[in-house]
Amino acid sequence: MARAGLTAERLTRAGAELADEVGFDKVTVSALARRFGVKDASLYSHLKNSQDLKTRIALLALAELADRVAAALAGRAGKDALAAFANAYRDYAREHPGRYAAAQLRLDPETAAASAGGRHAQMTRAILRGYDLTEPDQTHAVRLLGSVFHGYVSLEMAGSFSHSAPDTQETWSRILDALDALLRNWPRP
Amino acid sequence: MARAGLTAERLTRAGAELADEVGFDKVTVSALARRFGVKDASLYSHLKNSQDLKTRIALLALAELADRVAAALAGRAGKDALAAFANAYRDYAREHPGRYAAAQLRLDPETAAASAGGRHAQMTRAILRGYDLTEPDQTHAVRLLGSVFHGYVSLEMAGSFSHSAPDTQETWSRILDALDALLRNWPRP
DNA sequence: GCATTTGCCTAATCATATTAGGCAGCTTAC
DNA sequence: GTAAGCTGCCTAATATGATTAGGCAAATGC
Repeated sequence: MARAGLTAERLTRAGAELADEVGFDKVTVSALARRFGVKDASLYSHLKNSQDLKTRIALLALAELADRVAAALAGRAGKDALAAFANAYRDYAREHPGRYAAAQLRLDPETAAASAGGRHAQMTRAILRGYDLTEPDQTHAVRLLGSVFHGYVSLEMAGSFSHSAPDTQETWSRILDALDALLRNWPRP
Repeated sequence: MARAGLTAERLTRAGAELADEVGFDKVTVSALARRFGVKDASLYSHLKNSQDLKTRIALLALAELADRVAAALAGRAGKDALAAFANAYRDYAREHPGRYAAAQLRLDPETAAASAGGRHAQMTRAILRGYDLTEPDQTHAVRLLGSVFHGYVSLEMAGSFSHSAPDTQETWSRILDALDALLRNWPRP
């Protein structure tokens, strides 16, 4: 029989595509094997198990997202950088809902440490360079930004905003305005 | 054989407890049947299927959470109300991680309409009565608050904040301060 | 060209989800 | 108080997915 040429890389990429098509929770070893025209058992030469597959997809998504954000951020500062970061984040989630869901997968500490998670934190901190914040306020602000972006995108994807006016694009712009104003005028205790 | 006295209600409650103990994603028809000492098939007299069970747990969680928030909000206004709402939300998630995860389940539109989701939106809006916001800014602010609370709680539960100082309680307080300041000074376009 | 490695297969086991049909226990009517 | 019937849980069966052990053929190294 001709070999299918499976590798962990190809399986991970195909898994990511599958996730975007049918949802991350429906990414299964069987479905992936089907997509490659091989038997389920064949994947176990390349993947430890189902969890391993999901973790790899999550790491792929985190890295892709970090790359996008880095590109969007290049050469920008202040509110420009804030908007670029936020839009890169939101656009990725809309274009790749399955990967975005994968990126939320809870990773064990060692895996998380080796992931692109740290880059995300660094880049968020970079945005704040355009504002006048020192520690520990900077960390509080990093966490706030992370919460808003993640929370907004999650809720928007879940349809929580879809059945009421005004439209979400308008809200998104106004939230960015509000965050910019808040960062320029961060309350001291 | 003695009957186990299954009902959809009891199964839902037990499913919610199971979710808090082992995680919402591990709530399974089999596990629930095991807990009641009955065969898997027996549950299908009370539940349509596995998805139905999950939906019922989600609706239970949404209703419980709305009740808690309503109780916390009673008699408060302004920043007091903001903090009460936020803390009720966060505390529920910490005490009932499985239920909180269930509450994020994507519901189909009819189910969502019949859920306590509307109460959550109403209560968020009620907080804003203590601030001077008119439409459409009020809606933008409702969405911002929802995003921050949901995003923060999700990230905190996922451990995203756990490996860095300062501690999350401090950040949480400062975020509430920041939101209060922002709502009192909401930027007009 | 042969030996070895390696990739995908067959076969088996186990867990979960789900449906169909059966029998016992509870309820109700007399 | 007992027969009729409904209901609730059971047995049995099927399907899908995860996973492991062991085999054969294809690519690779010499």
